[in-house]
Amino acid sequence: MRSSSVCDPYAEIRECVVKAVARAAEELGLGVDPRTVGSLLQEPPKPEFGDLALPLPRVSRQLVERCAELAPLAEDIGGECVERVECVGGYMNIRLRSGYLVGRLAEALSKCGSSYGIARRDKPLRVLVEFVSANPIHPLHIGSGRNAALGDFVARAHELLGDVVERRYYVNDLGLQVAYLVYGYAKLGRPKCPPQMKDDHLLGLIYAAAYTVADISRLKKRMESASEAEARELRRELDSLVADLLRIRERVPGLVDELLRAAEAASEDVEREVRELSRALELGDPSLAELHGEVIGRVVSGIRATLERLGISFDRWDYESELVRSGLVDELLARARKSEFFTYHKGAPALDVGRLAERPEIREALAVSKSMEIPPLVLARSDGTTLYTTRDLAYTLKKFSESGADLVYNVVAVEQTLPQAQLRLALYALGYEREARSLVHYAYEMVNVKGLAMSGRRARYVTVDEVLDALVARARSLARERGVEISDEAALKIARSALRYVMLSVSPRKTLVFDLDQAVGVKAGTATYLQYTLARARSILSKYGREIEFSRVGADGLSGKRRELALLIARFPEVFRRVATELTPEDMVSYLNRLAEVFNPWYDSDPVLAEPDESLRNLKLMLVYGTKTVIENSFRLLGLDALERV
RNA sequence: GGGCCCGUGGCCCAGCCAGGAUAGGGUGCCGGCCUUCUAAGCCGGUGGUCCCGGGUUCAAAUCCCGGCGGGCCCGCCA
Repeated sequence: MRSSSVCDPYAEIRECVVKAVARAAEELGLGVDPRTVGSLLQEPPKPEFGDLALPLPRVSRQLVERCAELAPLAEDIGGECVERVECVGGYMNIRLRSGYLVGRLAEALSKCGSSYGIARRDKPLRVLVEFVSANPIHPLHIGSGRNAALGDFVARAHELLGDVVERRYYVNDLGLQVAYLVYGYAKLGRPKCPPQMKDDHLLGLIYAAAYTVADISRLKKRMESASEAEARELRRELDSLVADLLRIRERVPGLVDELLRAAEAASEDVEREVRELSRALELGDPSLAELHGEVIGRVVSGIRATLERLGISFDRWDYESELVRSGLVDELLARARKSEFFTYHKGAPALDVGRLAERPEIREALAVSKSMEIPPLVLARSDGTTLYTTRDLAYTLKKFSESGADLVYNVVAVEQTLPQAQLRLALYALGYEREARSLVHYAYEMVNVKGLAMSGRRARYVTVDEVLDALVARARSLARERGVEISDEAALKIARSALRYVMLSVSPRKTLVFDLDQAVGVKAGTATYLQYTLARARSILSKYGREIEFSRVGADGLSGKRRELALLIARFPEVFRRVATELTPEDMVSYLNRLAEVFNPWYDSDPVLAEPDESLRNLKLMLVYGTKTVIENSFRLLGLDALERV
């Protein structure tokens, strides 16, 4: 990371303070490690305690005892940056010299301008982020929304660090699920979309209907040979399936009946039919190519439209069927057979990655948790067809080789932790050590929707489109209440930012309970609150209409909210760097909420433009400019939209 | 059965990895503030056995051990 210290005022401040404390301790004959002091310096819980605090017992016992001697010395030595040092209950509380703080901040903001806080890497990396990659059988649901927001954040973080980033979507257009959809679609004679409905939504219903019809016939068959007790249980299941089917029928009248009629008329074993179809699709049966392409194309275009509403686009869309036909999967299988880890697991060809995982240093290097049990990775079925993870293995190598990536992210749900670990181990086992080390599973927990058990197979899901629609409607009505009409574009920006904000505000490892009413409400602690804060700051600056004279910023009025704000703005580069490198968007959200919570009350109580004293007015303007810049740059990182008016 | 993750006011979340001051926000509820840079705002009030029990420590929401509760994974599914 380029340490352009000018652009990181807090690092400079910290360095100056640490030096003062360390030298003072030295003069008293107490050896303290400056690095320890630096890492322990913290923000006091209350502004009265000063700007920085050092918990003394953590450094050394003697420091506690001799703090009274130490404090004046440190105050003296650090005169450039330190105004006052006090000893209170085991702490050394440090108040910074206002002039120093203001000076550092003014310098940073004037020199770094709109890139304030953004630290670029010395040597840019090539980074590939694969995300969303939802199966092309239904519209994006809310879980994919979380994936989309997080994946785009990862990509943005690297872009802002100066890396060259490629976004990819892996279209899983093979497998049983797709076959169910193709089956239903063909039986219905390639139906057109009813008005007011998107293709992906229609086909999602067809998929669910086909799957449910097959499930029902499976159940009926089982009931024929079931005991009475079992039959009762099955009957209950059947009722629930039928209820699901009826619910789907409500949304697309006629379609379900037609499907049932078609299936019955042919007196087909739907399940067997679908299996055969799946095999034919994987083999690339030319008579199915057009139908297959049409089905996948319609769903993908719907998904693409949803992503566009979210403001997300991909550099490449990779199709699984093309991967299989390119022969890469076969090549990989051949290579696996020659591996020392090749084995047979219950008769099926496999890689014994568990054996590799016995070595603790390998687990360490590949980020596989210490005691996770690793079963062998089965590569193919007895009939020779490949399994998903095998194809993913081939795809991973393709990702590395095509892009020349130094780092590849798979943004994938946490429930896939084991297959993702197997993937890295398998790469290593096959001799791709660098790739194995450079493959990152960026995991996230699932999204639950309040009061709904989700299931794609039953078309029980909340879609990203619905959520966006609801948010757009809400944004409109709130604006109308205030007597303002907002443009479609503004409403969409409010909506998609609100959605992204919710997805990024909670740590990815926590299950997110999505409450539509709450996300739709635009209050404090939402994206809209931040957009509003930014609009206020921008409004002041545009009314001022001139360049801020950073060289004539006064330090006298730096107290209360103004001081808090200055410190927060000074700390931004540090926060930004941490969030962008550790990929913890929730930290940025917390920071922004705090910033807005300081800015807004200050805004209310302390007029900027009406300030008669010039140097104080410049100080206030600098704080407004700092707030604006910090929010704008955070938005670039999080993928939130700025608005001129809210 | 084994593994991974989570448990903080009615509800949601931050803090935990790198232990430190009276545990922070939001939301909800009650009351107040628009002639002054955007009231999607601001101010005040209300509300907590940091899941439980031990241990380590001058100091534990944070570290360790043992429980309890919830989620996910352990397939020739993806």
